[in-house]
Amino acid sequence: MEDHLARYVERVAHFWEAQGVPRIAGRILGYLMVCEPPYRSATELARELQVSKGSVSSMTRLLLASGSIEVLPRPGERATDFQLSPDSLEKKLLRRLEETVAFRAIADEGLDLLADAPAAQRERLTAIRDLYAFLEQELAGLMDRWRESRS
Amino acid sequence: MEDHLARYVERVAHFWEAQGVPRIAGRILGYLMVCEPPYRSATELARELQVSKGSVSSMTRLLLASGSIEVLPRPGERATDFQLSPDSLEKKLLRRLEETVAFRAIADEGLDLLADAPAAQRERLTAIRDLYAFLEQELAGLMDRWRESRS
DNA sequence: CAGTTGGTTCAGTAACCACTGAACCAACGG
DNA sequence: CCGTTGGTTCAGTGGTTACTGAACCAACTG
Repeated sequence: MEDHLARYVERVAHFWEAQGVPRIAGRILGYLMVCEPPYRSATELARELQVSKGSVSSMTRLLLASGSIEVLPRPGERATDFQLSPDSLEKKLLRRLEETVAFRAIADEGLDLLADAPAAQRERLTAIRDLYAFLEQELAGLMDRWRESRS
Repeated sequence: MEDHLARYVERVAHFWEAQGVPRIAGRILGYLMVCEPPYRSATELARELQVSKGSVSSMTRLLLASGSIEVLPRPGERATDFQLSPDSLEKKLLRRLEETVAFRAIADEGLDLLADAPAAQRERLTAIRDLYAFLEQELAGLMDRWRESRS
C-alpha cells in the first residue's frame, strides 16, 4: 500500500480507536474507505494491513455483527470479499432506537415501583421517561428523513 | 436500601453495563434515579451500594467527566453531594455532534487525498461525507428542538 | 491540638481483551 | 487423491481496567 494511503488508514483507525473500536477493526474500516476496488478478502486485508489472519477473522466478525461491513456476494468465488455496508447508518440508528425504547421501559418500570411515592420523587423519573420518549420520536423521524433522502 | 429498590438499581446498572459503562457507575446512576432526596454524598453511596469508597471516588469522577452527574453546590456543607445532571442529554448530544464533525473532516481529507483518482473511488468517500453532513444537520436540529421543549 | 469525618490516592488483584502464530478445517484444482 | 489456498479456532501474551482495602490528606469540632 502506498505511504499516503497507509497514513490515512491509520488516521481513520485512530478516530475509531478513540470511540472504543479495536485498532485493527478501525484499520479495516479505513482501508475499505479508500481501496480500489472497494472490496477485499480476509487474506488480502491481512497482507495489506500487515496483521495476522486470526485478527482479521475476529475483527471482520465484529464488524459484520455491528453492521459496519458486509460480505460481497460473489457466487462461484473461492474467497469471500468484504466491503463497507451502505446501510450501516440505518442499522446503527435502529439499534440506538431499540436501546432508547428499552430505557424508557426501565423508567416506566421505576414509576410503577414508586407508584405511591411523593410527587417530587416521581418527577425525576418522569422527566427521564419524557426525555427518552423525546429521543425515541426524534430517532424515528431522523430515520424516516434518511430513508427519504436515499430514495 | 429496601429490597425492591435494590433490585431496580441492579436493573438500571445492568442496562448501562450492556452499553459498556462500569457496573458500579451504573449502580450510582440507578440509585440516583430513585433515592429520596435525589442527591447523595460519596460516603453514602459507598455505604448504600455496598462498594468501596475508592470505587465511588473513581466512578463519580468518570460520571462527572461524561456529564451524567454533577455536584450539588451546598455552601458550608462538609460533604459534597452528587445528583443526576439535568442537562446530561445536551452534553452527550454536543459530544456526538463534535465527533460527527470530526469524522466529516476526515472524509473530506480523504477526498483531498484522492483528488485525482477515478470518480468511482471518490464516490464512496463522497457518500460517507454526505452521510455525516446529514447527521450533523440532524443533530443540530435535534438539539434545538430539545432546548425549545425545555424552555 | 487531638479526634473525627469526608474524600482521594495508590498498590495489588482478578478479569478481560486485542493480537499473534500455529494448528486445524474445508473446498477446489491438478 | 494429494497439494494448495482461504478461512476459523485456539492457546498464549502483553496490556488494560474495574474493583478493593489501606494509607493518606484535608477540613471541621470539641
